[in-house]
Amino acid sequence: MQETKDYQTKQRNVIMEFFQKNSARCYNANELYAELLKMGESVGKTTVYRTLENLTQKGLLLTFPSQDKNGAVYQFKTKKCEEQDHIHLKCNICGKLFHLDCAIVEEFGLHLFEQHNFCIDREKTVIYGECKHCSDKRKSK
Amino acid sequence: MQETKDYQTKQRNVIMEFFQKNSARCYNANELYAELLKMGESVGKTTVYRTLENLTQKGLLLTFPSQDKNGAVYQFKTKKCEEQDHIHLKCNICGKLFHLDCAIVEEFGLHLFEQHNFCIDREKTVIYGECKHCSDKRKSK
DNA sequence: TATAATATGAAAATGATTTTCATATTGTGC
DNA sequence: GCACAATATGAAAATCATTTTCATATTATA
Repeated sequence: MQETKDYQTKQRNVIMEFFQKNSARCYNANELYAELLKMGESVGKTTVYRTLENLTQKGLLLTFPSQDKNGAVYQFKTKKCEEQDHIHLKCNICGKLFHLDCAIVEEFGLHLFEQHNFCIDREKTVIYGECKHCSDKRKSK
Repeated sequence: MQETKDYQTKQRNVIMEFFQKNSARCYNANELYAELLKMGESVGKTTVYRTLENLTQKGLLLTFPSQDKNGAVYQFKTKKCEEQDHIHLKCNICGKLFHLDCAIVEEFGLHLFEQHNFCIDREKTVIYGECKHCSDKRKSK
């Protein structure tokens, strides 16, 4: 899958560092492009797209296919993501990504497999909903 | 949300019937357009998009945001979907949609809410993975 | 049957993403 | 350091799903 070798370039480093420093939320290609401009780190838009793809291939970023008109969003993949039994929760409102790192994930997966013959893909699956913060905010209005 | 009233038109009926007859899998706008052409039922592409949106709004179709380059896919929403406690499983390989209609869904949702303060959105959430049929096929190769 | 509301569809516009291609940068061997 | 082969960059053009525009057609209702 990774046929050719990678060169270390300024642009890739800049983008990688950006995601490491801003690992709390996800960005789409345009947002990233704008943030880099703001930082004075001009990276061509084409390169932004290519780097996003490249870092995802390497397993350094998570890619979430577009849920709206604004295109796919990308987020830094923390060490935690390497662990076996967790799944991602994503808040519809604030867009934040949470890790459900709990025995229930294993149980749920096992149940799906044993009782329903379905083998869950934890990488691709995202559970959408509303996080506590956003639901509190909504209720207090 | 539904401000204006709907007119009954040939195009809408044709599309609705198509989905009812082909409720086993999902179609994107282009596939649907092509199928309609094949059936001799010419419907403009703009109308295809508008109808897809319209039927989704009415709760007659499920819309799955694009996971690849081929655009969003749509599928007939069966009566089953009206029930409270089920969630959708989608096979990465064959694209088929399954209903997980089992007490575990309720348990899982409750656990998420009580233990992790997260309120799951069952409409939007899709669990991706591999169905039995496809995994058997893969193994027998 | 008139007419007001809504729907249709061809063509143009939009906007995210990809491709092209000429140029620049990087890693490697000397 | 130097040359050169591999790879990366970026501006502009191309793609492609989706939306908008707008003139025309259809539908519901009175």
